Amino acid sequence: MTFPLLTDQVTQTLRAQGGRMTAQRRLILDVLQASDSHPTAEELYALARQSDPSLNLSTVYRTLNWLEERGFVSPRRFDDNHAHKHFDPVQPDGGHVHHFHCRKCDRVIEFSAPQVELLLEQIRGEIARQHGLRVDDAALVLSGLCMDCVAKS
Amino acid sequence: MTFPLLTDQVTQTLRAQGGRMTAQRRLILDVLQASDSHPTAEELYALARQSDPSLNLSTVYRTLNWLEERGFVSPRRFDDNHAHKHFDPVQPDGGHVHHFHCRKCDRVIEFSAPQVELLLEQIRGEIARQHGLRVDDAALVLSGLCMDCVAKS
DNA sequence: AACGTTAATGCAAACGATTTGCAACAAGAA
DNA sequence: TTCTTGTTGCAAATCGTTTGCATTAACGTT
Repeated sequence: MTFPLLTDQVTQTLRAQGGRMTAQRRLILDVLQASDSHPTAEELYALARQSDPSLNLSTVYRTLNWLEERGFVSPRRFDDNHAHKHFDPVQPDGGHVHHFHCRKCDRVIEFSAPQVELLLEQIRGEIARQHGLRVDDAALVLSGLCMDCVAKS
Repeated sequence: MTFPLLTDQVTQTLRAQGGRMTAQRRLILDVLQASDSHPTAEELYALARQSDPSLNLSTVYRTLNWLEERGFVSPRRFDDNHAHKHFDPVQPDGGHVHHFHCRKCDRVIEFSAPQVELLLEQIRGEIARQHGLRVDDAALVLSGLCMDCVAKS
């Protein structure tokens, strides 16, 4: 399966900057869009390898970095074991997923909060004006004790 | 200089759990409280070493982990080079510092937003009720392009 | 104030995610 | 098809953080 939209956008940007669309990049983009929830580089690598076993992990990293620099994916750092970086293709509709991290057992729980979106709209403009910068993504990370660890304490 | 408040709280918790208050922990706590903005483990280590050159880096890590598990410090992950973990002593007044991360040059800009505090109050309760967990800290991370990178693009 | 238990430290080695140098390869313009 | 040069694969290097272990020292007990 191919996802023309993002791939086309990326190809366009690539061309505009003298870059090249390769089979590897196309594959990584496809896998990224097919996966439903913020995979890590290793996870993408494993998935992509099913289609192209010769793909190399460093290519995945390089591609993700390139995409991140251009705002095509947004990285999320959870504090799960060894703090891998997770990647989401950026949603055109601007929906965000937020997280709760248990400081005791490192469990990560996702949640969405419509109110957050509203607030982000407000803040985005204000911060942008104040510092003259451009905000295109936001992530809220809560931390504390998860239900199990609350029970144990 | 010594900061009795946090140190006393920690000592108390320590005792309650069969732990021991050591010179190293006292030193790390002091340095942590003296530093104004979310130092990394390495930074704390460098500062603390001025008072006790025999202090070991792994002791700093172990102490910070201990403090984090008990909610005495809150960690923040910026996406600066190699994603060090930064630590803040937890504010009793619950004030939070938030961050903007430039996806291009990795610069980190701090900001505070009173509206965020309000929102957090709302969300905290809701999330806590929904998932039966306890939220005691929150961090908002925005990302996009900083003023310089906006200018260059 | 000395004693004993065991938590905490220092040290060095291990870990694991991510990055990088470099030679071989291939995308796409000419 | 050729040529240029951006990209890949490979392997080694980085670097923040963790861990095993022998030694040290905190602090409740004697």
